Amino acid sequence: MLKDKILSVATDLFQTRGINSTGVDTIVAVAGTTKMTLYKYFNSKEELILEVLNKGHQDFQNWLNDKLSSNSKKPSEKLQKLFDFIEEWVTAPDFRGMAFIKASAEFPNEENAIHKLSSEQSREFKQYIQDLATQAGIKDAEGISLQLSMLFEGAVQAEQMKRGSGAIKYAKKAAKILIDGALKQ
Amino acid sequence: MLKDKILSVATDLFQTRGINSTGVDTIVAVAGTTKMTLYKYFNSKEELILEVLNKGHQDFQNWLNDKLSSNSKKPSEKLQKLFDFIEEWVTAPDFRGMAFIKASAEFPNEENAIHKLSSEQSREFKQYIQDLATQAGIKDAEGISLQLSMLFEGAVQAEQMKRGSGAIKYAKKAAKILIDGALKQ
DNA sequence: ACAATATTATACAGAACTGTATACATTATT
DNA sequence: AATAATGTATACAGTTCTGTATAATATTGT
Repeated sequence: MLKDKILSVATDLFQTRGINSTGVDTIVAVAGTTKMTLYKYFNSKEELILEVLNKGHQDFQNWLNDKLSSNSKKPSEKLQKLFDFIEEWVTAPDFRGMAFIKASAEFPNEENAIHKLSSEQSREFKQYIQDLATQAGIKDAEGISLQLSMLFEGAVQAEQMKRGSGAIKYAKKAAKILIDGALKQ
Repeated sequence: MLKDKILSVATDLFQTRGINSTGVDTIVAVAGTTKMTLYKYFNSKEELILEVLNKGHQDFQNWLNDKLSSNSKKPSEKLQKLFDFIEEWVTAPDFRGMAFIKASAEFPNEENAIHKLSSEQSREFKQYIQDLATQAGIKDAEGISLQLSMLFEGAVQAEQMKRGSGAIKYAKKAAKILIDGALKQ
């Protein structure tokens, strides 16, 4: 089934060259197929972009969730270890950035379907952290989740701008300070 | 002189529609001029993009610097008030995002001239914070500057994704906690 | 073996994009 | 008034882009 191949090639090309700068001709050439096949699985380039975003988000959420639940039991521990795994993810050699962050920049109009999905994924990630914080007994769970997701998106942004910036190490320290403070209140 | 008009129109269109999605035909139409004039002042679209980025960065740095130096004298005070002014800037009705953040997403290749400039501007902003931190007597000035710039870029990202998210209020609180901690060490 | 499904090959329509050529008009300066 | 600088109007070359039409070929399940 070439659909998966197309999805993974598009994911890679969008990240390394940008979405608008990547034509469907390039995608099918790299995937070793033709446009006819691509348009059999996806009605339009926009639909392909949306599926790429959806798959990327699911993969990331699943990966993170597995990591957290297999390494910690207590919710407060999960929260503490969150940025350890984010560091692992960001510093992996095949890290190419966070899809929804780049997509929202390329499609800044809030009415655009791609922007809407990006925004929704960002919200879902924040909600995931907020649930962890709530389970950990933090009063202002929304506050800490906003802070941690800003720190996360800032760290990803830093890494996208300059690979190996080392910023993530300090994001981890900041997260620890903020979480410790929130737990004490 | 239409050069300034073209620059300001391009700045606005790049932010609201994206850089790659904005053609030079649209720019000159909105600016009320013709392509001949645009290409008299800029040798290529890329050169126009680079000038838009440079002007945007200068304007922001000047604005912030004026705000800080006219409202505080002590370096530690400047650092404390940094996010107050960032909040003012981000919540202004005509805020359209941070140019270099979006540009680096649209041009992800680290060899690309636009990406390089974006990366350089991000570095300069971090350095600006680092100088404030050094003057305030903070030992790990680089650490706190990295943390604050990640927080800044994350907050801008949040506001770009969803206007009026309110995230910046919590970024401010986080900044205060991190700065207070760094000053005590 | 047969039928349904998946894939290829190729050509092309129609639009949008960057950049240029050419000729003319307006404005400012000396 | 003469000269230079600035801007307009329009057409177009050349490329790239999305999406489709058409016809042939593999692959798979029953």
